Amino acid sequence: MKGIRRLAQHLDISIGTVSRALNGRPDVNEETRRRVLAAAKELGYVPNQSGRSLRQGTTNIIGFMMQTGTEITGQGDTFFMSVFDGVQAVFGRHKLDLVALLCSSEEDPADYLSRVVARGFADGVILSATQRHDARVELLSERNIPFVTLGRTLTDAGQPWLDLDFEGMAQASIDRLVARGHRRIAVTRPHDDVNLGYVFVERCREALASHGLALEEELIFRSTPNEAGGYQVGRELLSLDERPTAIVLINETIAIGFYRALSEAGVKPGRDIAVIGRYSPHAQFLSPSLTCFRLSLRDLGVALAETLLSTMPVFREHYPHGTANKLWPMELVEGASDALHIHQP
Amino acid sequence: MKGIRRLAQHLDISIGTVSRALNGRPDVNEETRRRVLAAAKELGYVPNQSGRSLRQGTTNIIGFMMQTGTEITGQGDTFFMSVFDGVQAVFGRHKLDLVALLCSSEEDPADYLSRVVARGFADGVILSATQRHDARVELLSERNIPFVTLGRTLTDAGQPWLDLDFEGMAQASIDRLVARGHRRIAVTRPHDDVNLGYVFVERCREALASHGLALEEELIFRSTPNEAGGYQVGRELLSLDERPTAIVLINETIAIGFYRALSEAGVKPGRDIAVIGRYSPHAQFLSPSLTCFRLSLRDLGVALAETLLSTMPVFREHYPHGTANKLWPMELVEGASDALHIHQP
DNA sequence: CATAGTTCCGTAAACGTTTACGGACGCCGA
DNA sequence: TCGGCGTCCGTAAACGTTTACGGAACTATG
Repeated sequence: MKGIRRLAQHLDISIGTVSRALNGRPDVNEETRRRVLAAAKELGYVPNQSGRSLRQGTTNIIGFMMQTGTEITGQGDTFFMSVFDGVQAVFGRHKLDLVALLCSSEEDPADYLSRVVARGFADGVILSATQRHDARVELLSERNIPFVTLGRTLTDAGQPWLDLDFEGMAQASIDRLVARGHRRIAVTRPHDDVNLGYVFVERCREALASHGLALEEELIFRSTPNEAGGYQVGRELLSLDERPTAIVLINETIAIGFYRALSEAGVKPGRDIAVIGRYSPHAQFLSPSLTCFRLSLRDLGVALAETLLSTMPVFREHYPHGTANKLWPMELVEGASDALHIHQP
Repeated sequence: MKGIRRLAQHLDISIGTVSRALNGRPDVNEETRRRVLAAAKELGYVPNQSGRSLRQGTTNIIGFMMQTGTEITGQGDTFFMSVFDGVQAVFGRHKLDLVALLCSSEEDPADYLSRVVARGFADGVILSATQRHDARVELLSERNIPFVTLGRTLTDAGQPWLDLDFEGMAQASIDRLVARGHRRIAVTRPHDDVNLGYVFVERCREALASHGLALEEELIFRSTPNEAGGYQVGRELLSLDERPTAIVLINETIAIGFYRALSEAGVKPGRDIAVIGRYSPHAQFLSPSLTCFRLSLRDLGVALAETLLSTMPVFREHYPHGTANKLWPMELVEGASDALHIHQP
């Protein structure tokens, strides 16, 4: 005899009463409830999740999907840990558990999702690293699984999303650099089809155009989102016949490798080239200090959670409006890396 | 009508046959199997995980437990991503899925485990960041849940473990530094009760003793496992009346902050002080290059997975011996940071 | 033709919960 | 005394699978 039956037998009451007692139902004598709880602790009883899920059709689990594998590895970093922190702060209030769904780089992300989540594994999903066209969005929306994306995508199923304000970053960076006299400005973008790359580059292009400048193709560097990618960008940049006088780095970690490549060539950020990047715990310790854009990842996590819950009937009352479809602003942290001013001839 | 019943109704066959067809049982006509699979795809049927788990008592999910929260955040890093990669390479062969169980720093880790895993959420667990005394080990062993730990612990339930060879690192580091004439050698250790701290410091002490040297208390620096911790260590070290001539850093990311603190004071690794650390994708880009210990995290992940599976009856035949209770060797990568030689007076 | 064996499929029980329903019992007011 | 009401509890169905069991149809063998 196992599970709730064992408990009921031990107490000589029915399993219905045991269940009600454990779940805090009102129609159970307080004395019996006390006995049940005591016995549960004594016998080390914990309700079986499968049985509960099967009956209730709910798992109390929210999945945060992320991809493993070496090339994306640099992105994992502390970024997600901080976001998780915020997400959990909200989930904790509703007995929801957050787990990270780790999709191997060898498997198709949509297949993975279909396999693990459409089976009723999670009550809701948070999607990150949205691609330009993202089959995962279609899948979840077809299956009516509540979800929210961190990052926009062209695949529109009416889902709520949050995203970093890459447009704002692009605009502010370009304006700032142009104001300092830069005319030849480089940008980086991710190596893959993650949507933010398109958004960022396009806005850079527009911002430059508004100043009467063009974004030259040879100044758009593709880079894996890790240190090695940044190093590669640095090498390529240095090998150009006509170097740019400034660059905007879209990923957090690439600044490290980029700095190194410059350093090896005796090129110093802030003196020989202006560099603007993204904040990360590492960037903080770069020298010369990196001018970068930062935001509160924890707050972003909170917003993600609230937005997701606002789409779920059970929780909607707590989060009537949510925070959906919002660009998350980034704040400029002034450093020394973009101190270089170009004097017009 | 939902689920497998709907499929059966649609095909006008019994649910038993549908189930057998989907699960690749031999006792089903190939033609019917074809029809079932086609219909499943057409209707978008995916088996419900709860129903399956309830019946089979198995979930096909392995949990990798990790803690979120800011102070440990630096440790997350790319370390785990690489380990996951190896774990998944093995799990992929057995239709097992890896998920990261994210325990909020606000919840007791053992409570968390009991809540999420004892409920039958996962078939097995990988525990990381084992504390000196770790209640999670007791819990899992009481509940007979297969698990393996990455890191040793004094809490012994006969569980299999793998660990990095911190003893080897300690010994080699000390030997190397002493051979270069260093007498006053500092070490770092984690701020919390994670077991590796004790192991590492003790072995350093022994190694020093074997050379007739003592490990002075003021030269043992506690540090959070992130950049900020490293910076703090650097500041403290610099403020000592009598500075050490060498230091061994136990965590991967602290070198970054440590370098920065030194740099601010005009102290250069390899010239003014010898530094030995751990490899990380960042460390690779430090200047002067960091002498550090590295290992294949992917291989470690593979071993973790194989060891876990070897303890699970269903998979035992594939992994008869496992790789349990092994210290994972680290290889020394020579850099410039420990080039300083002390000439004896 | 009888028998045995093989191939395939349907039936129904079981997994561990939750919960709608109804009943037993005691209490109160009419 | 009776009906009504409130409190508490037991019964049993339901959730969606898997699988042991048995049987029908067919084939092979003598």
